[in-house]
Amino acid sequence: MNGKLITRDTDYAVRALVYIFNSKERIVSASELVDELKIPRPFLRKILQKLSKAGILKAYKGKGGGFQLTVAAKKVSLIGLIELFQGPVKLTECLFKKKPCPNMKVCPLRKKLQGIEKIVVKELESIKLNLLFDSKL
Amino acid sequence: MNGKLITRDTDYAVRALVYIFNSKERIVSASELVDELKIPRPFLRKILQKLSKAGILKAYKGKGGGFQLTVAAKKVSLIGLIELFQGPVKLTECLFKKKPCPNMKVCPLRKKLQGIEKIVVKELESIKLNLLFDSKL
DNA sequence: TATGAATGATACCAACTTAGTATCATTTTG
DNA sequence: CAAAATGATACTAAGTTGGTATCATTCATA
Ligand code: FES
Ligand code: FES
Repeated sequence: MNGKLITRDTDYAVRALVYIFNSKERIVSASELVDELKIPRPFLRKILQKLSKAGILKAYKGKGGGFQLTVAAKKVSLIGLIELFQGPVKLTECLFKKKPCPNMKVCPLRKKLQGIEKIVVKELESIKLNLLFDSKL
Repeated sequence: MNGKLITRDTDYAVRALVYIFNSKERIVSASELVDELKIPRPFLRKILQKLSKAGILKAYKGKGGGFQLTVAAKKVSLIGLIELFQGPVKLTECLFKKKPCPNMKVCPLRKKLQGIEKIVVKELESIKLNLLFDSKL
């Protein structure tokens, strides 16, 4: 199977955030993150931009610029990042892709799987970033 | 997100098994299944072959041939099918793909996600096929 | 025993997603 | 103005999924 819960984007994002957190109030540049975390530069930059657009990082342009955590960052849970990079969590999707499925309501398989999905979402919600900040990656 | 728990293979397989179950002791041919379930023929055949190799269906070759459920079939759980078609369930995979990750043991993110994985697996194990056989798809 | 209806085995192909690149514009410090 | 940083965006490569195509084998039955 391969129904990964988190993709590379999200994983890199977590690492970057943890690193930035550990740098306290310092402004951390993409270059520094590339060096430290060995993440391919252009890919990381894309990720940082997304985090900054989402209000999780504050970006400073120009020489000496970089990123800092916003206050919001500490409240973000893993599911927030997942949704940001991978879209809304849906582990289960009806077979009949386009047309609305007639069995949607009663389909027992779907019902079961949706139950599982709910559990997963709740768990992901409970993983706040500051849980991860403590122990380093 | 798109970390689907079950792919098309598996879903089709469930449908086919339910249909065959409802046909009681009759031998059901691939053609009949194609007509009834509107699944693309060659794809369905591949799926049926897999089910038969796995001992979930018994195949009868030649004119008048087709498939029947084996006794084993009723004991199969959803996770059995998932593993058959999609391989072992692993919702979480370490970032450092190839090389064994040094943080494997302590990485808090991984630990959390593996916890979720365990829950999911347990749930999938609990979905036995005969649960689905009752209400039709 | 020949025929046709069925499955077995396998190799191939197309669309989609994920991971990653490449380029150029804009802002800021010195 | 020059250098160092981010912003925006378009492109490419590799892998996975969903699906085809072909040919071989088996079996019932006329
Ligand atoms: S088949 Fe559409 S919901 Fe079950
Ligand atoms: S990074 Fe390898 S397990 Fe967390």
